This record gives sequence, structure tokens and C-alpha cells, in this order.
Amino acid sequence: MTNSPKTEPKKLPVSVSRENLMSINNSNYTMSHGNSSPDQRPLQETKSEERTCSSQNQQHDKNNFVERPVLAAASTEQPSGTTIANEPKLGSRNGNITPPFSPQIQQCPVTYFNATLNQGVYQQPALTGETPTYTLLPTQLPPVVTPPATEKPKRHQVKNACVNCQKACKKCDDGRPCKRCIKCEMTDTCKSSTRKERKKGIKRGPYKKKEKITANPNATASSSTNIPSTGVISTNGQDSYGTMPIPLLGMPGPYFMFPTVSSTAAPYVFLTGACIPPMVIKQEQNQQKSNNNNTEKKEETLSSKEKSPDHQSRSSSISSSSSQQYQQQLKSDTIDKNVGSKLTLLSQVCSDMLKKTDPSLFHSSQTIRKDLHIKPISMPSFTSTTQTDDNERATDRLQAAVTSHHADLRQEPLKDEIVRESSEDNSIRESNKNIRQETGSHPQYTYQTQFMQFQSANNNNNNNFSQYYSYQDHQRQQKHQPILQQESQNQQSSNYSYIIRPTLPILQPSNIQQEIPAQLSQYHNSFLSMIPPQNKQSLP
DNA sequence: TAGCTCGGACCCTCAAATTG
DNA sequence: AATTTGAGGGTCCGAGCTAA
Ligand SMILES: [Zn+2]
Ligand SMILES: [Zn+2]
Repeated sequence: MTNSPKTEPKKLPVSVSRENLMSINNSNYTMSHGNSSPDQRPLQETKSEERTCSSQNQQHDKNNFVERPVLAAASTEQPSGTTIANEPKLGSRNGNITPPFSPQIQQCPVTYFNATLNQGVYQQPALTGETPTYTLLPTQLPPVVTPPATEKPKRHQVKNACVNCQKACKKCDDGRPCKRCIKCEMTDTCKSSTRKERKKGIKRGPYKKKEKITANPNATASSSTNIPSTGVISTNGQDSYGTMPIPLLGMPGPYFMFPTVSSTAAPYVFLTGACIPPMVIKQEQNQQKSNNNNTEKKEETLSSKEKSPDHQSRSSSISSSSSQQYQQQLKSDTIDKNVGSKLTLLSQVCSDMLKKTDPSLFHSSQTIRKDLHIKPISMPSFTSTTQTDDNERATDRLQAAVTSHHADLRQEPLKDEIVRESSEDNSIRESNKNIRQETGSHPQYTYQTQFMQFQSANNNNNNNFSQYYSYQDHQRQQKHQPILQQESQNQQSSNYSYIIRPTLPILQPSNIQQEIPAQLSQYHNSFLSMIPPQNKQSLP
């Protein structure tokens, strides 16, 4: 197995070096590092207000720490040679929650991946059958729905590209690993990118007023020629408010150590997996709101009829990801001779496997591998099986976090906690205690603030503290792993719970509230109260 | 000429503004 | 409260560039 990403020759039919698929779904995630790719976007300062997103992203990428995802209680095999030794140097590495303010942070290397791929290899979903939508603007006459013959079908895009595709600005898909990463042999780093939370409180200026539709179309047409008070007539009939300067709110984007929770929001469910790819979460959401007839879903269903068999199978597997269905698909004619389809299917199965809920998916994936002459993988661990399970675990973790917090405030030792041995640990622990005492909140918020200030002072745009924190958390877990193992060997029931991970994935399903145990809500609320108000929103 | 880069077109989401 | 608007924040196409 090699970790170095490959470039892909153009115009290659779907034939990938298949051996490397064996690395898919190895339940340990590892990352390859130090591979500089020509595909990386250069760091660019774009001053333009309107089209900053792309360059912003790239810039953000540049400065991001390489995140090491952790799958809790993941499999046993530690892939050698790709672990900590290869990690980027990040300043303090002792696995404690120490302030990461070393200047080295700025030099943190970023992993770039060789990542360009022939776009033609992928079948674009045929969307020609989709009904075009027309918006009735006040400046328009009542709609005359006559789509131009030359109208291009809508470009299909995934909700979340994987980090590799995102960096390369290339087409991604919903599978994890995605097709492109499979081809480029970057399966172990194929993770869904995280979306920034949208800023709130941005004033938008008045919208153009809704016109009353009169019976006389001429009257409508004439009255709809907007002459804004500014005297500027925009070309599309809109007012010029759109060009009003929008106040920038402090730092580049809000930063959330924990997801912001508004008081009116439905309770969240904390997933238990330490690093479940967002993609997986999304699928669960889809499953759970199957009876939720939002337009998006309908559109998806509609268009899936028009899609290629390949795509169709993927869509259906999202709505029902049973291994039998995968098996059936594998047997079906459409997929029989098509390597690409099988790869897609494998990608999908592997993606579902990451949920670690259905061991039979593993066998399905093995079947496909066998079919594709790919070396089989060893069976990963499968853990939680139900939503209830997840809720219970989440409750446990929240309880642990809250208990730990309150105990620390009272300067009481946690009797269940692992005794840290090194003096270094203890000194940090002491300092953490002090911070808790002073601020009344979790030390990480102080660190976060300091981190942001440091980054700001050094003109470093990376404000992704959570990735850093996550990494450290991982380090700590690594350190504690032997202790936990020892405990389990000695038949001791481990009472130790890690303080809730700052980057714990969160699921907010639309119609699952009733399934959330009251206890979880309770601890969740307590937990939220630990977050000082200034950290609930963006930092200054 | 194949592969890479990256500007910007295109797309979706969702908070603000507006309407009922 | 429900609906509409339109900007934020994203995806990824494809023209132009570069190296072999
Ligand atoms: Zn991808
Ligand atoms: Zn990928």
C-alpha cells in the first residue's frame, strides 16, 4: 500500500490500480503527509469582496492544520510508517491541552494532494428531464414557461466535496472515499470538507417590494420598472441596494469551538463516533427524514429517475443502505460488466461501513472487492447499532463533561479519572484548573481566544482551532490508550470518559426530537451553560 | 499534447426582509 | 408565521498555461 497520491492520466477509462482499494475503509484513518502537489491552489490574496469564497477557501486550506481524524476504538492495526512520525510539526506535542501559540504554527505544512482527474470519466447525471424552475420576479411578466431549447442542464454538484477534491477544484461525489480519491489513491484522506457556518446578523438592506399582479400585463410591466430612490437603475431591474457595503464582522468568519446552539433550536444529538465523516451524517439524516417532504428531497427523487443506472443505484442505496441491496445491485445486469459502477458501489458501501453499524456491509464490500480482484481487507470494528445506543453514549459523554467541569470548579479530583503521571501533565492540569476557576468555563475557550489573538496578531488566517485541538485530543487519546487497554485486560471497568471532543460531530435531525432521552437534553443544556456567551458566537 | 492551474460561472442554502 | 429574496459560501467547468 502506498500513500503517495497518484496523478491520473487523462482520458483513462475507469480502471484504477485496484490493489489500492484495499486501503479503503481500513478503519484506521491515516494521512499521508508531505506530498506536495502541483494541484494545490496558490495562496492568493483576493481583495475582491464579491468573489472571495474561492480564494478564501484556498487560503484557508493553506493555513489549515492537517487534521488527524480519530476513530474511537477503531481497529487494531496501526498502519506503520504513517502515523505520528509523519505528522506535521505543530508545536507542543505532548498531548495535553496546551496553548498552541508557538510561531511554528504558521509554518505548519499542509498536505496537498496530487489531484487532477479527468472530468470526462465521470458520468454527469443526466438532468435533462428535470423541470426547469422559473422565478417570477416583479420585473417580469407573468411566467411564460418556454424553456429555451439550448438551455444547459443544471450542473449537478455535491453538497460537500471531499477535502482533496475541494483543494483541486475538481468534481467530487457522495461516496467516501470518492471516486476521484480512489483513482488518485488518496482514499485515506478522503473526508468531507466542513462548511463554514453562515454568519448571522448581517444587515441586508431592503428587498425590492413585491408587485401586486394586476390583470393588465402592460400595467404590470410598466410598473415593474424599478426606479430606486437612489436614482440608479440597475440593469436587471433590481435596486442598487445590493451594492451597499456590508459591515464585516470582526475576524474572518465566526469561529465555533462547539456548534452554536440557539435557545430555540431543537436538541442536538451528539454522535458517538469520534470522527464520523459529515457525509455519513448526512445520509443518516436522509434516512431519518424520509417522510419529510422537503423540495430538495423531491427533486432528488425526481431526478434520480433520469440518472444513469450507475447514479441511480447510488441514490437508492442512500435511501436504504442495506447490504442486501448492495448485493442485489452487484448482481444486477447494469453493474455486471461495468467496473466503474462497481467502484462506485464499493465506494458507497465503504462509506456506509464507516457508520460502523452494519457488519454485513463489510461482507458486501468484500464481495465487491473479490469481484474486482481487489485484495480483501480485515474486518473493522462495528460498534453502535441504534440511535438509542448513540443517545446513550452521548448522554454518558455529556455527563462526563459536565461532571468533570463542575468537579474541576470545585477543585475536586475526579475519582474515576486516569491519574496522569508526568509532572508536565500535572502542571498543565493545574493551570487548566486555574483557568476554570478564573473564567468559570472550560479552559479550551481561553486557549481558543488566545489562539485567535495570536493568529490575528501574526496575520495568520487560520483560525481553525478545533483542528488543532482535535489533533491534541487525539494525541492524548493515543497516550491513554495503553492505560485503557490495561484496564480492560485486568477486567476493570473503565470509568474514564474523555471530556467531550470539541469537534464532536453533531447531528440535528429534523424529526428525531422525540427520540432524544430527557437525560441527554438535560446534560446537553448543562453542557451548553458551560460555554461562555462570547464563545457561542464569533469571537471579536 | 497531456496535464495542471485557477478565474469565475454556476449552484444551493438559509437568514433577513417582507408579506399576510 | 409563512413566504420571498438574495447574498454567503460553496462546487467545479474549462480556457489558458506549462512541461514533456
Ligand atoms: Zn472527492
Ligand atoms: Zn475524495
